Amino acid sequence: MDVAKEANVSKSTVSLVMNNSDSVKLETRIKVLDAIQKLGYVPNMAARELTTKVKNILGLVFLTDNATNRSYQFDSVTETLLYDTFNGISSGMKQTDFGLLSERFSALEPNQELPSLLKNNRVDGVFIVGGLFDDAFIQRVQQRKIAAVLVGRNYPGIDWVAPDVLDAMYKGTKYLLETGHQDIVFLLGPQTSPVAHKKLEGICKALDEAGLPLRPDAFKYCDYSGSSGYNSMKELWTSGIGMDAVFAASDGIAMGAMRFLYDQKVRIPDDISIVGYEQSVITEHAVPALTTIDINKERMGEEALRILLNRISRPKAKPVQLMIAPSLVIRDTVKKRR
Amino acid sequence: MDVAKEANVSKSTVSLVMNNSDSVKLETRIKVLDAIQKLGYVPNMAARELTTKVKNILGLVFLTDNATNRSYQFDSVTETLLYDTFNGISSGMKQTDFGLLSERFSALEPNQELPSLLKNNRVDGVFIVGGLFDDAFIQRVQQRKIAAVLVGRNYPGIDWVAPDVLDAMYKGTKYLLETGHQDIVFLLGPQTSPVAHKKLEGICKALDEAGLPLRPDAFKYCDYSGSSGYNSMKELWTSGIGMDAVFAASDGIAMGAMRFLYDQKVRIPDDISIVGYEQSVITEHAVPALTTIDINKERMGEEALRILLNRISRPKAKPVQLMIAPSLVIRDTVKKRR
DNA sequence: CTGAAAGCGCTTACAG
DNA sequence: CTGAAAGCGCTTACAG
Repeated sequence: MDVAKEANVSKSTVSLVMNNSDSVKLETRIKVLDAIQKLGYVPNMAARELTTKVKNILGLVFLTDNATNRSYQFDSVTETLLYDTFNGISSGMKQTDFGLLSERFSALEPNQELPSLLKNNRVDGVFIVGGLFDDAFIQRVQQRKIAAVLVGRNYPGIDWVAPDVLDAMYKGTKYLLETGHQDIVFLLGPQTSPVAHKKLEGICKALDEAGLPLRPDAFKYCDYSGSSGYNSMKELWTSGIGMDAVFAASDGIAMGAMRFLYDQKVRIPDDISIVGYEQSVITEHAVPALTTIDINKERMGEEALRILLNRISRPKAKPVQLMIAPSLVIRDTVKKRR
Repeated sequence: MDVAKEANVSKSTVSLVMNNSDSVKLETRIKVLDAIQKLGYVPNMAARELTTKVKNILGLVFLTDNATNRSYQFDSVTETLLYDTFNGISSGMKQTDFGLLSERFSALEPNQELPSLLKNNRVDGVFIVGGLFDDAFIQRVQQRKIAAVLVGRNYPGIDWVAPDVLDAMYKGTKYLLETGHQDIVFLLGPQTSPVAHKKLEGICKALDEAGLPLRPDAFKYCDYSGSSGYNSMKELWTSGIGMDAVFAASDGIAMGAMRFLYDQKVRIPDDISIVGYEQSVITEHAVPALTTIDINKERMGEEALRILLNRISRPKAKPVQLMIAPSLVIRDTVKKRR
């Protein structure tokens, strides 16, 4: 270690200085710091890790159904959730000296695999982003005994941060009701979603409060893609059900619905209002700009970071489960009808 | 090392097996493999790195002008370039056993800093994504003597992969010309962009071939945000210049222009055609769907990976510089006028 | 307050 | 074909 020589001390002392030990005389400390500066010394992470066992790296696993998504396809699910969460986590990590190692992974194939950053033990803890996993996957993760936090979906017995889906659907429905809509139709996500019933609950709560029933033909399940939104809207439209507003379970679905209505020469919001869900990059750029429910993805990312860091320092603390309140973002696709 | 004990060999032999050395008897090899399997042995990366000096980690630096962008703001530049490139690189890396460490970084502040993944020597090589850097930054990177490839912008003396901007503008202009447009206006990016003149060149080339001049009032410089596109479109429109088509230098600008025209009750594409640039997630979801120039970001990512891996194995090879051909994606915002 | 020594878990010549 | 030994560059008790 050249620094030790330069400063005329032992490498133990240099190490002590690097780790901000207060058992080093100020004078010595300065001498060492100067030498470090002068030589541009950068400690070897691998050596440090080998002795301390801490890697100072966090992992981020993107759960997808396909390892190489092209997120701009109209018939694919937009992955803005992943991207924005990633941003929230990244920016929070600026304050720390952790690095972020990321990987896309499909957890639904029936293999016994783990994401390679877990398999190879490359990280101190991991964010698992997205809802596309099954019980077996979570069990495999937990067997690794590694600090992990789920982002975007809840699950018993493990740390997670997720949007309050019930409240989100409640707020959107309520807003449409308050702006004077009577005949709302709902384009929900997949029926198999673990939160499908939460969505319905939120909708019913708002409807109830307004003394309105949930019309049995007024909702459709579909996947989160634009084309799925388009087709579901078409079915609803052709069914002849009355409607003055559409509430979609994703911005992608909402855009699909908007396109169908545009094709039918229906004017938005004059003839029909639309509310989306997520607050993705699409909403601001849509014409007219899409009113949506913001599920606060950056915030989720930041909270997830905080939770994961806590978990790493106290592995045995009991699981933290955090529901993030959504908020309504009013743009141009809802018209006051009274 | 428990595996060594389990298999009744030395740890040297285990190491040899792990590294696929062919100087191990098949019988021994199998014995060791069994032990590894049985014990679920995972080699310690830090120890390996400490002796071999290879980290098996690549870095990805996102060059931004703000460390924590919220990419869905109408008045901020969309960062889909970064995201899609990231996807291209990630998916390519599935085939390798490299990990990907990423970081946002603003290289324009006049500090003498490097991204922390470089500063801390955490990676074997690095992708530098985006054009927001100056000479000083590149010099600092090169002083580190680390394998690096620029993605999205060219620069002398270093590996890069970037879109062929001239050809992109040429193709877009030519397409508008061929579909019978006479009075195209251009919403260019920032005038300070290193490729600003390339864009003009591409436009002029197409115009020339059609025997048309570039009208001096027919183009405007603006930044890549939606609101900037909106405002520039407004200025052009108010100037009273004749136009039957708009060619925008980003999808965000194009969406801004579309919104202005929508506000003016101008119909797209019936009254005015629009072509964007980038092929971002917005284009497919826009209503009507935006015709655009695809700069093949995933492809850029894949090529960048290939180039970086080569650079790592042969550090002294001469710089590789690769221009990616753009392609036209025809959707619904251009109308044939003859 | 500081130094010498051991040890983290690998790989790599080098013997045999 | 296989094993013993050295060494990678740190940190951490432990002496002094």
